[in-house]
Formats: sequence, structure tokens, C-alpha cells
Amino acid sequence: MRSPVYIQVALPLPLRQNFSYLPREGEALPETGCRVSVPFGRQSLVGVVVGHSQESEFDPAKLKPINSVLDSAPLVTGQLWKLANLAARYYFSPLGMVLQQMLPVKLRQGESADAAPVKIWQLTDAGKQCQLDTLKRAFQQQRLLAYLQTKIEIEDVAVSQLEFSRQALKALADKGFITEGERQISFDTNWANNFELGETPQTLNREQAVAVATVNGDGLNYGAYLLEGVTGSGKTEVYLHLMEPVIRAGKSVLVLVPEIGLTPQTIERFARRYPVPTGVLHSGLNDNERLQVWQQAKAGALGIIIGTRSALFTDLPNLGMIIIDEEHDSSFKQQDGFRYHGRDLAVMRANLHNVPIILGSATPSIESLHNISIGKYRRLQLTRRAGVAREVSQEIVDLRLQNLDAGLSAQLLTKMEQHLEAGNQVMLFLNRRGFAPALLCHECGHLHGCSRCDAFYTVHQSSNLVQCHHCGSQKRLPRQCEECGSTQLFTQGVGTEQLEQALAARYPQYPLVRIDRDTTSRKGSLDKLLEKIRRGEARILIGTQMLAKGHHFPDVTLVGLLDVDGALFSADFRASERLAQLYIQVAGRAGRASKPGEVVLQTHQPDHPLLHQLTTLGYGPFAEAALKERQEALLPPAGQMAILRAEASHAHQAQQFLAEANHCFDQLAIQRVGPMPAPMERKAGKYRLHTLLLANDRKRLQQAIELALPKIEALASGKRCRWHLERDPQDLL
DNA sequence: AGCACGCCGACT
DNA sequence: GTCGGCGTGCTC
Ligand SMILES: [Zn+2]
Ligand SMILES: [Zn+2]
Repeated sequence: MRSPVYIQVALPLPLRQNFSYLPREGEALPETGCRVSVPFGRQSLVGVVVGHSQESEFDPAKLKPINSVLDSAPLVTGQLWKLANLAARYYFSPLGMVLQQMLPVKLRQGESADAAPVKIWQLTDAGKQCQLDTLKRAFQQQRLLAYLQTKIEIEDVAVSQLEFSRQALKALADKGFITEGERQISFDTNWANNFELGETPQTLNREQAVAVATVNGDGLNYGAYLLEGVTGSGKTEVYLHLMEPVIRAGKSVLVLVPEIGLTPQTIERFARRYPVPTGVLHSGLNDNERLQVWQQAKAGALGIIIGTRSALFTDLPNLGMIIIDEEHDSSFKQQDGFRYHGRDLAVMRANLHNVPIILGSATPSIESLHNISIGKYRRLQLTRRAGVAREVSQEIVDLRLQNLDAGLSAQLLTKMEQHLEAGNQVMLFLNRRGFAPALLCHECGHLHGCSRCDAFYTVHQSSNLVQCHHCGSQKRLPRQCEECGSTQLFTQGVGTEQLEQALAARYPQYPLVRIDRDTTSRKGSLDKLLEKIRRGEARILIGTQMLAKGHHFPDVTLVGLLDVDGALFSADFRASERLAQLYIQVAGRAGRASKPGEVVLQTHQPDHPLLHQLTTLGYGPFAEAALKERQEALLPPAGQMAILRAEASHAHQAQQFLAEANHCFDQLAIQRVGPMPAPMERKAGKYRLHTLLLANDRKRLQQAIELALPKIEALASGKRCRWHLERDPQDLL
């Protein structure tokens, strides 16, 4: 048998194919799973070896040798390798894109996967003998030397962390008291030896105990469990109990949280109970810090990994359990490039590792409820609040024919005054940033719209701009109508900026805080505002969705949702579910045992069934009804869906491509809906259209698309537009 | 996805 | 005359 001569490489390109390369002259073939640097056109790319072959469909004479092998041992192996392949197939995504997503940025760029030695500063003999007194005129140097005389060495990165001065460091080095050196990091993989809990676990109530016993009863093998429990019902305590046997066995727990949920309090909660090495992967880390966590994890030196979506790909040699908190949260879905759902891939991963996965939520996704109904997930319910039970009073305010002040009804204003006078905080949600969502000419009725989008400009008063929230274009706030020249321009509708102004004028005695993209764009500003709220320095809290997620403000007793109509009639079939989740989340947070809470919903559709279901029956019945509706319409999650999206400068280009793509499915058992315009057809100067691909079950959708995709890729019309295929889309936008 | 090449309008 | 706009094509 001839030995293989070609290396098959997956590259991070949106091309569903591998590329063949030759090994370097006289060198052995790199193993599958190793990264290689390869020449690609005029550039060089980092790819992953996916196999070897004896034949090449590409003209062998044109093959190039690789530049270099970057890993001495395969980087992606075992279950993660399988996961990458499964995910690529499920999401119809090139393997190279999936693998790229799985690796930290530094490794995508070709850096070494081995931990680099760290730069340190060591005390010299001269430094040892130096009397601290001799430095009494240089306080910073004295302090640093005193530290080093006890600790002998300091890591370079720790110099600023411990607030030593760089100048002092240099001065001591110049004097020969310290010298620069290197130390190889060694990973401690024996963290589970002599493990002891950091605190006494709380006693579980009956439901919590049942939940824990159910999972443990399955022997810590694969099983997906939906842990359903309202705010305050003690989900985290259940997670913590479930982790114990896993940690004791020396296995790692992977905890996935929404982007907004990765707060110091969350981390502290885990760290207090489990004093084991913990890796935290949050958005604040730079690429090097991420690589370090990755290295520790791969070495088996971490007992717990807490992170957002991408942490799901952390290589843990001894994974024992996966926990996803707030599993319904939309941030688990990646919205660009390789569009995967972190929750679904986490379930796949748990299955590959044969470990349990716990999905927690107060408002489970319709997908997860569907998986319960078909027996894929088991349900664990926590109905009891850990603390004192309390009722939240709810009111739907009919906005029809009402005079509003900056979008506030008289009823809501009255309630606000009551709660503010009682010394409590009031929280108002308005999912519209800016001063006003439109600029209207009083003389000719013209609404000023973005020239590149099917959307109106939003007025931003403080910056004196109009801004399109869909493409980002902006210009000075016009003084005259662009159609008729009239100076009678009025804003139409209310945004958070206007609401803030109106309330500041109306209630000057109550300080307020506004939280939206505009007030939190600078790094750290969100934390500052949240802190202000927590300290009670703000009494009225105004914000968009941002304000709702993940924050708990115990002194808020009144929550107002100013305008829920948008969500009731959205083109997005998931909008109602998101409104329901938001509503339950904020309602669950209004008030506490000693202070009863109130929630006010303002709407022009007071009779809408969704609002009644939500306010009178709660989330469960709403979700059940929504699931039933989807099952009847064979929409996801009951049916399987993918969406083929195309955009081009001219609508007919996208239309033609999608029409031709539709024909690629002829004779295949798949339903095509479209081509049809996207909910906002023109965005950023491009016309956007799509076709929905629906099938009754996974297999049918999988097969049909696998058969059609090569034909679609071969379409010439596909070159005249940008297009992509997305499985399980979250919305049609 | 990059990154080239190539062909047209509008500027120093 | 060139600078640069983006349409088109290719990458083992
Ligand atoms: Zn006008
Ligand atoms: Zn726009």
C-alpha cells in the first residue's frame, strides 16, 4: 500500500472544501488535528490538518508545500474533534470555520499552544544584602525591595497589579539589586487532592433535593435536565450541590452564562463553595489572558470554567458536567460567521463526553420545552421561592385615547409618585434609545428616513444628530424639512433620552439613571451606573433591554413597561416569547418580601391574548400555548428550519439567486417559503431577501440541504450577491 | 473571507 | 494624466 502523500487542510474560509498541500521537503506528515501554516494565494493562513490522502482532485502539480507545522501534538482531539465535525455538518458550516471558532484568537493566529515562560524580576545577592534604610529617600524603590526581600521574585505582570512603580523597578535593576529572568509555568493538576468545601452547603428544600437526587440518580452519565425555577427559587444552590460529586472526583465543571450574567457576584458564589482553580472567560480578557486560561484548562489544571458562549469549546481533559444558566438567553446564539447555538452544541458536547448537562431558567425557551415534550430533556421544577412568598400586583394600562407625557400614562405617573414617595426605586423599560424614533414635518408630513435603509432616522438631541440605528449613518439634526423646506419639524414618538428629560423636569427631586447603548458605550460606564443604582443614588431607572438582564435591584418596587406593542406584532416569530421572558424576569424582580412589588404594562392592545396569558396565568401556560401553536404550524422547534439569506445592491440579483436556489430543492422533501423580502428589505444600501426551508424532522432537512447545497454553491447568480445559510435562525432579520 | 486585477468617473 | 470606486475571479 502506498503511503499518503497529501495533507488535507481545513482553512478558516467560508468555502465548504478542504485544501490539499504537500509536506515540507523531507518532513513527515503532520497528524490530524495539528495546526499548520500554509501559503494561500498571496497570503499565508493557519489551518488544521483534517486528514491525509493519496489522491488529490486538484492538479497535483500545482500543490504547494505547507509553510510549517505549528503543533507537535494534535490540538483538537477526542470529543472536541468529534464536536467540531458534528457541528460543521449540523450547521452546514465549513469545518475550518468551526475549528477557528473553537480556538483562542492567539492560536488562530498561529502562536504556540505551549505556555510561554513568564517574565519575572528576581532579587540579586546585592539586593538581598541591601539595607532598606539606604533607600529611605526613594520610597517606591524601598517598598518594592522590601517586597522582594521576602518574596524573592515577582512576575512582571504583577508589578502593576500590586501597584509598584515601573520607575522604581528600573531603578532597582540599574542598581543591580534585581535582575530580569524567566520562569516556566507548571500546572497543578492535582487540585482535587485534599479538596474541602469552602463553605457549608445550604440545606435544600424538598424540590431542590428532588432535583439533585434525580440527576445524581442517573450516575453522572449523559442526561439533559431542564431546571425550571423562578427568580429566588434557588437554582444556583442546586447547581452547587450537583457539582460536588463531580469536583470531588477530580472532574471539571463547565458553567455557561449569558454575556451579562458573568458578574463578580456569580463568580464569587462558585468560588466560595469550591476553592478550586477556576478559569473565567469574560469579555474583558485580552487575547493573551484567554490563551492562558485555555492552556490551564487543557492541562487539566482547572476545576471550574465559567464563561460565555465561546467558553463551551474549552478543552477540558476531564469534563464532568455542564451547566447552562439562563438557557433561554439569546446571547447563546452566535449571530455572525459560524452561527451556532451554544446551548445546542453544549448538549451535543455533554452527550459526547457522556456527562450530565443542566439547563437552568425561570422562563425556558420554547425549544427546551419542546425537548421535554419529546423526552429528550428531563424536567426539574422549583416552584417554591426560597424566601418569603410574595405576590406582585400587575396592571395593564390601556393607552388608547390617553394623553401621555413622554409616553407615560396618568396611571403610571400616579403609581410612580406613590412608590417614589415611599422611598423606593422605580424602573422603566422603553426599548427605544435616542430622543425620538422619527422626525416629522408639520407642514408636509414628511418623515425623515435613512437613504440606505427602509427606516426612519432616530433623533438624538444631546448630540444634535439624527442617526439610523440600522446602518449607523448619521447627520446634523436638520432645521428644515428636506422635502418642503419648512422649519416646522417635530419629533414623533418617545425614546429613552426624551423620557429621561421629561422625568428630570417633572421630578427634579428624584435623581435618575438612564441605561442604554448611548450611556454605556464607554468601557466601565455600565458598571458605574449599576453601582449608582445599587447604592440608592438613583431613584428612577430608565433603560432598554440592557437594564433588564441579569441585574437585581432589591429596592425597585415598581416596574413599568412603557410600550410592549412592538413585540406583539413583530415580523419576528420569536418576539412574543422574548417579551414574555422579559416580562417574567422584571416582574420577578419587583419588590421583595418586605416591600410588595407592582408591574405596569402600557399598551394599545389591552385585549391581546398574550398579555392576558402572561398576567393572569404566567409564563408556563403562555409557553405551552406558544409551543402548541408552533407544533400546529410545523414551525420550529416542532419543525426544522433553515434560512437562506441573500443580499445585493439590486433586489433582482438576490431574488434571482434565491429563485434558482429554490430549484435546487426540486424533488426533495422540503418546504420552501419564499423568496420573500426580509422584514427590513433595504438595509445599509443592500436589498435583503430570504427563503425559509422547512421540514418535519431533522433528518429530512439535513439530507435535502446536503443534496442541494453543492448545486446552490455552483450557481453563477450566487456570485452577484452575498448569501449564507443559517440553521435554526433566531429571527428573520 | 482576503486580495488581486481591471475598467470607468472625477480630480490635483 | 492618475487616484480610487467596487464588480469579478481565484485561492490547494
Ligand atoms: Zn416638509
Ligand atoms: Zn440606515
